[in-house]
Amino acid sequence: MPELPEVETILRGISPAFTNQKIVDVIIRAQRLRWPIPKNLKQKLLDQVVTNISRRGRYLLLETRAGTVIIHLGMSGKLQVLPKDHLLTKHEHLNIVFENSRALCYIDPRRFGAILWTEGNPLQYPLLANLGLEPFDPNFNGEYLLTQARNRKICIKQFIMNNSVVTGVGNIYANEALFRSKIYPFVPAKAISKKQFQTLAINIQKILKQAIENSGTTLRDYATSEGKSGAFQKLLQVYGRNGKPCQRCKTILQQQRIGQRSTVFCPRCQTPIV
DNA sequence: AAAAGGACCTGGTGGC
DNA sequence: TGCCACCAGGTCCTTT
Repeated sequence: MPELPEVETILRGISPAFTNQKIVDVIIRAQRLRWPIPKNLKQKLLDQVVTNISRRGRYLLLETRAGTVIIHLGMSGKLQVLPKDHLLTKHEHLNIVFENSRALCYIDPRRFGAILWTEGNPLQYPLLANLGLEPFDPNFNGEYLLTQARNRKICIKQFIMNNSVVTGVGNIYANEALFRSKIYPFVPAKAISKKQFQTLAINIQKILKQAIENSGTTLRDYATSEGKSGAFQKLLQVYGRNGKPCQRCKTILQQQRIGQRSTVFCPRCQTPIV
């Protein structure tokens, strides 16, 4: 479900609703997620004030004086801001209820997401410690990608989807960024030129920025914290457009699988010749 | 160290 | 209508 723009949109929705608010209840509905929700989460969070909410890669971090709640939305996870007495929806696994009578509600049908707790530096938590650069980090550029790609024979699409290289680029935006950069998705990362990497880095930033401005891409599950759809699906140029004409050259777009993920590209614009 | 593939889940869709 | 195969915004873990 959520790539960086979707998580960022959710962050911008929940941050004003809950920052500096005190937690008055925590309801765990005994669902196993990717890992179990810590049983003592309520005990840890009760009466704590959320001092800051931030994002690292696709993880959201709710900080308190006692520790930090780490949230990942997996493929189908949603976070909604709802009145504390809202009607319970299916697959609602966790509610964090605040003094302002609103609740942060975690809903996740597939349960690939995670709710974790750490009392140390969350950025050093094992799942976060090895993340690569944020795409909007000033050091994220063509040169960085070129260095990272040295001797890597993995194809370029999987390379930019690797969170230890750059965080937050998932299947949709990888497809889109490669199309806009005119790069054939199957090229080995080490075969990409410096100039191509510079173009790619810029396009990754552009597309993520544009997607954030449009509140993300809604295909199925994804909704903002207010329950609204994103709008970026209207601006997708290749993802979900297999068999349709390329918007640049009218050639029919093709779909193949790379690492079990659908990959759509224009066989004419995205030439295999490097 | 890097790459490939399976595993974790539910729900929607399209074919027969 | 029912059953089945396959697909979906992710990523960890095991094996090669």
